[in-house]
Amino acid sequence: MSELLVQSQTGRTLLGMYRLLLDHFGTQSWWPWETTLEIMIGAVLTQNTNWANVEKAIHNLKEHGLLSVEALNALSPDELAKEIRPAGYFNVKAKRLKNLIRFLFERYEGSLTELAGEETGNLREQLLAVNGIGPETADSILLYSLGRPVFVVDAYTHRILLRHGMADEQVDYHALQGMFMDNLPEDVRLFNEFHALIVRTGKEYCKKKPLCSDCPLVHWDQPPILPEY
DNA sequence: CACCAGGCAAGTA
DNA sequence: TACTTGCATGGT
Repeated sequence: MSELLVQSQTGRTLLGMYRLLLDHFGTQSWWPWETTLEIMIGAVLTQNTNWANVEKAIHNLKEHGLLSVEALNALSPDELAKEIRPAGYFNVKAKRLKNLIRFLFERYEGSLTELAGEETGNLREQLLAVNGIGPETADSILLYSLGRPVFVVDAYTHRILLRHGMADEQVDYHALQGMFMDNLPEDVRLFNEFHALIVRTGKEYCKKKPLCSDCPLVHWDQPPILPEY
């Protein structure tokens, strides 16, 4: 792979960042779910929520045999809310999941195979039109559930680039996503692993209050740029 | 006890 | 358009 520059002035590259993270943490292999549907559900449940809580909610659905589009379609929002309680925001998320399932039936006859036949750009727009599915959830579904080469941006992505002076406070989702997608090879496995590594370092090092210490990215900047370092 | 977690939409001015 | 607020459980 060639060295792809993001900011030629400093020589920092996103692949350089990826290598530092990979060397530090090793591969994350972030496909913890078994089915396409499970990943889609997980993408909604994990909105602003710790993953451990999402696993409990998914476990409940599995235990009660509700992890199918037919079962979820038949379930009332209140019944669904009881199942996903541990994931937090359960009333809102129950509605959002029902919206997603309804979309699946209205547009694709409830078939994930039919859904998977749709072109990525069209699919992204359709997902975004579902109430409760924003850019990150849509992209998580596209990348992790449907294996499309779409880079997922999250709060950590923004925070890390902010700390390194590579983005400002106001930059929007699309612009951040473009930084990665315009400067990296279009590779599902890379996008998957890179995003997972960003979340990992965000959790362990790039927190809100305590400033990063011994962050794997300390040497990413040629000279450290911000006073935080 | 306080703070946070792999957001999003609706409400307000 | 640009902020602010509600949503809620469970771990540290």
